Amino acid sequence: MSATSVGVAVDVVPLGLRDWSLHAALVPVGTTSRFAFPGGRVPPEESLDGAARRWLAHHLPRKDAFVEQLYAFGEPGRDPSSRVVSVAYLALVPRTEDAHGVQWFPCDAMPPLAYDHGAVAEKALERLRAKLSYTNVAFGLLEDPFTLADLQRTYESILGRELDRRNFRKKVLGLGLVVPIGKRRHGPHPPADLFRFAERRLVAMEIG
Amino acid sequence: MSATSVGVAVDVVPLGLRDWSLHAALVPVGTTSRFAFPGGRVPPEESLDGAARRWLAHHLPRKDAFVEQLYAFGEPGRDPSSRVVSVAYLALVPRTEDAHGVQWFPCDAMPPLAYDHGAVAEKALERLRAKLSYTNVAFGLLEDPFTLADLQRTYESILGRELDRRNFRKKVLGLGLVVPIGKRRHGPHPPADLFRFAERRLVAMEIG
DNA sequence: ACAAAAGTGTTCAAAGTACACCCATGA
DNA sequence: TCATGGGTGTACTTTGAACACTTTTGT
Repeated sequence: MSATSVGVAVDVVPLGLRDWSLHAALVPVGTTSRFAFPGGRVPPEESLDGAARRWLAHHLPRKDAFVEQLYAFGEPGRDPSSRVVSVAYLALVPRTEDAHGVQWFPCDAMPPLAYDHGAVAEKALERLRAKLSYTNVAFGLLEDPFTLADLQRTYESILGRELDRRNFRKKVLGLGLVVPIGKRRHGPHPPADLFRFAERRLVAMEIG
Repeated sequence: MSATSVGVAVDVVPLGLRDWSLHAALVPVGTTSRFAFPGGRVPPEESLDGAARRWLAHHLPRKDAFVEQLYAFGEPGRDPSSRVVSVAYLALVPRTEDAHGVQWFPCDAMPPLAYDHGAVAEKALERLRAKLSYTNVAFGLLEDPFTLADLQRTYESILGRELDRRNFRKKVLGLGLVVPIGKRRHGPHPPADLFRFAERRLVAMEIG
């Protein structure tokens, strides 16, 4: 990149649940002990969304991830020859599975991050928390089928507060966020009704 | 720009009220009869926000505009040598005043737009409508002091529906969105209390 | 039998919505 | 005096929040 131009990159923040705690996928940066989100330059023939999906797929080969643009970052650095604007993306992956050297870290205990990826992570969490409250975006974190307790734990974990079980059930059923599949899960004690999301596309709905 | 790189630009969508109807500022594009939002390349030494404010100030020299990043646009064009990613910004200007060749058009009757500025305009309106409902962002559209009728007309115009005068008053006073300045405006008939915004920085608050 | 989790309704408080009258002013 | 628009309060409805017991199952 010459000193008179600005490059474009994408960075993807892959988030997922592990043991009902939100984790982020990171890759080690060079020889340092720092980590960064997957991403890289956008070639001229590729769309931003395409580049984000490509980088996500490279590290976490899932076809069904929810991907959404977050924000364009990139203050001018000290060295003008390396000026890059990075378009950050949020990606939700239903199960936290590894591939190609990514490591999952709890979002409340992330390792030192390279570049401005601290701010990127902030933005991603903020966006996820907000969307959880007024959309059905939780479908990106949970595979069908699931119990209402699973869904509630998902919400509680990300919102950081406990929810009333009965009010939660009334809310998500009343809104039509989830629908019963007519089966039950048998586990350690009493069987629980199984559900799936009514829609697996982003839909706005006022949830608590 | 060479065929192997992607350039970065900003585009600013300046919105303001004229006769209680939302208008957008546009500049003519070259020799065509199309219009575009103000904007241009981002030099390596300038931040995105800085470039957005610079372009805004160039056309509409206000110091107090509300400016916020919207979205990064830029599908690969037909010609790879001209690939540019444009970071769009929303700008709110309290009074729709002209400068340097911009023209104001009603948002519901815009002229043909160049590039992907139709999508950019969509995004800006969507964002403004959303923020109007859960922040005090209206301060960007209205100068102090104003009457509650002024504020209500602002909301009604942008949300596209009528609001009840008494409920509106209860809401905005109860939330502390505005505070009375203790003066009244004398006009065609009975005098109206004047108000100012309690805060002129973005604050979240659940408004209807 | 007991521990652990799932299912289920009601009550109360708060917020939102609908609605009508009087008054001050300028013409 | 009249037309216009601004100011004010109440009743009703809807929504949200709090809360306890019974049932099922595996150990």
